[in-house]
Amino acid sequence: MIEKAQQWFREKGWQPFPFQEEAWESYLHDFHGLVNAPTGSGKTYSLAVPILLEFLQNHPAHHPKKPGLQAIWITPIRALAREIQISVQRACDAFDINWQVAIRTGDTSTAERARQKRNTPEFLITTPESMHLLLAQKDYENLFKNLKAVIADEWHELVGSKRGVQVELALSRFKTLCPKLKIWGISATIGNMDEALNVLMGNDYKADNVKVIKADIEKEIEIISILPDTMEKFPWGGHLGIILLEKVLPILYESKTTLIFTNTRSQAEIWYQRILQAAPDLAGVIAMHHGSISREVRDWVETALHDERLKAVVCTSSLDLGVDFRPVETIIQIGGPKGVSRFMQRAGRSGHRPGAKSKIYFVPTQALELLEASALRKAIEVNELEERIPFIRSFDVLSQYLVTLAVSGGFDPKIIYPEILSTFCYGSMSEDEWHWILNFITTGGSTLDAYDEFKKVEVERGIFKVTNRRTAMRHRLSIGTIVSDTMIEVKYLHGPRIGSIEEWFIASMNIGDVFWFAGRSLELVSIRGMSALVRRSKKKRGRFPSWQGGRLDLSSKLSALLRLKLSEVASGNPKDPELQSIIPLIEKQQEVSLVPSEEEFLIESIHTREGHHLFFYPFEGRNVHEGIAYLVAHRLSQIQRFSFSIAMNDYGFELLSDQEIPIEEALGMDLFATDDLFYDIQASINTNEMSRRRFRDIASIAGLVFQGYPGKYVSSKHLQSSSSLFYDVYREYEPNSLLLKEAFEEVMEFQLQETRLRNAMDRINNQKIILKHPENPTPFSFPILVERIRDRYTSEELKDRIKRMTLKLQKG
DNA sequence: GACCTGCTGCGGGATG
Repeated sequence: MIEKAQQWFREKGWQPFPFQEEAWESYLHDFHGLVNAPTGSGKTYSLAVPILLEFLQNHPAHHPKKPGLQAIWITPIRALAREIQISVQRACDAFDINWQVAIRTGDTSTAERARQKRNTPEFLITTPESMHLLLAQKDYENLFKNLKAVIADEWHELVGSKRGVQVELALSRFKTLCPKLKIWGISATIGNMDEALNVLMGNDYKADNVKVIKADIEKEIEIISILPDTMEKFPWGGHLGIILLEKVLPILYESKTTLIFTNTRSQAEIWYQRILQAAPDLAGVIAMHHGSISREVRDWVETALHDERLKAVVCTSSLDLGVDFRPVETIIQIGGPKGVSRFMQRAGRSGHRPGAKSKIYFVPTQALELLEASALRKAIEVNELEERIPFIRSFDVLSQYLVTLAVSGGFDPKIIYPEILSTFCYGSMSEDEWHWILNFITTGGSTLDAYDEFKKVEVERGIFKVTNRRTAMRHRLSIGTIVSDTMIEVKYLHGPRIGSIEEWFIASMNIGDVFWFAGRSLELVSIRGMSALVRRSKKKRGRFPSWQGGRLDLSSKLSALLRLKLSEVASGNPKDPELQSIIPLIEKQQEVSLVPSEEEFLIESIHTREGHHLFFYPFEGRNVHEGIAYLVAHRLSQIQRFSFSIAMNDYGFELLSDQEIPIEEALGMDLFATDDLFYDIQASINTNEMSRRRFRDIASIAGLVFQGYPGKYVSSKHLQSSSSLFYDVYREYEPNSLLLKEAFEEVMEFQLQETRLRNAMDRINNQKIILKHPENPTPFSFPILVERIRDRYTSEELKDRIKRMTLKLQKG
């Protein structure tokens, strides 16, 4: 059988990689598993081919006319489906198998859906969401009963998200429906490969029945940092990096095509604009691509890139994955990518062929980012990649899934319960919790049982099902785990959509105002419902929109290496060019304060017009810093009542108060102790507010809050207030609600990262704490000083504060 | 003296 595949490869002038052959063998010998291969290595064939071979093996003489759905290929991104379809179709033709290879995603037409229903495809490429929609169809058991294989492509992308949980749940169902099912994943390298396998297989797999197949395709990555000529003019703070524009332009000219990655959408807008200003001759051959630019415009950019019509594209993570861009020659990363995997993924977009070298230019936006460059170099050298932490006990996804099954015609809890327990996500679920969920979907739970709206599922002779058609339709509409903010669509007055910007940004503008978006100068003409109508403007000055997206957190792998690199510079003669260039800055820091060695922890106390500042430098990423900052503020306020304003970046944090802070005294009392850590976190950090924010998504996923019909306007304020209302109601009447607990656990695990926070505190405890009193802001403290996002912590009674403020006023 | 901020991904279907 395998000879057949080998022969096909030979005919095409290809050589099968060893990992492909290993995957074919393993698959045909009834293994499940994970193929660890980089994109562009022909990974699709590693699993599509054995699926076809097995079919041939079982039907050697003649192919049955309608074998039914044989294989599902899950992709996290719709745009990848087409490419996969082409590859699989090609393999089908080669083996003379007359299969229908179909795509079923959100943008599959109604006609095509109907066609697939009449005439079941044998091979289906779909997304986790669309797969669940299939599970919501009547008689879905029939559709899946002949299923032989499920492939979870780009599994590393899904494993750390609730979309991964959706895959786990669907697989648990398939395992019962089709006992001979084979489950395979395809994944890029991540730090917790074994766990990723575990999540995919579920708790009931047999270890001698699974395989991890590694493609031994070494990817060589060359990192070239763009260094400022002199450190003197290079900013200590900031994030834009425009100062190095002059050095970026020649790279664009020299290379046939370049992708310029930025960390935020507004940064992409600004860079695009500035490049055009500096090099007007690039007009027409440079484009922009980010998540808020309309699909149509992005499609155009992708095609143009593919056809080599563009010289450069300024983009965000929106081009991390996606269609193969073979022609891309050069990659530029502006600003610290904050994670090793992300950086490698981006670097890998160039030299996108097996064996080809990837080349990436790193453009620092502020001095300390040069450390990050050197840390990245090291990380790649020793192959230190981040882990993707799988979600566990996501009861919102579970309740959505159960309603999905109830919509399809009903489920029997006796059958479904053990299936759920077999998943990695819900392995630890207790029977009580299971009953809570069942109760939640049938009555709305003890809190909401007065409202019919939440009695979604009815029980008829032990079968849980949805009979109300409206409920069923609303549910189908809200399947999925991605919750987004309300966006206002930007549209030409008489023309196409350009993209979307956030409600609050539009609200801050007046009719006639000009803003830059998608690389164009636009004038706001009117606002109608969910659309902002615009026309092109000749004005060169305008605001740049910003979006309040997620923040990239400095990964723990990278932060550890960052600390290492810092001590390397501190200790004398570093090798890396980045570290050498940063020496003047480090010397300055040493001169006015201190560069801590690995055994030391630096605290700077500075007095300015603004007040009394304390700066701490754990180098642990901003989220962990936020946690430590509140803890420290809380512990300081045990000595005396305080109000602090808190700021942080990825390297350190600041406590600012208008009172003198008795830091020496505080250091004597174990400021960084980890005993009672959990208790202190509760006491100091407003985990309640954080949970409330998390709960918004959870309420949506669990179906408490309806996001609205497509195209119909539901303001984000409305969404927020209704989820907030639920949050309060639960807190008051049902504090043991699993959804509430879930919100809290997500805060601890993903935001404050309790373990990482604890480790950081332990580390600091073992270091020698050195307190310095510099006259002025130092190279380390300056960037934090200018951070604009500040939080407040106060332990003062309001009346004390007012008293002190009035005293001050009187004095002044 | 230094400061323009925060990623990505998905998404009815039965009946006229």
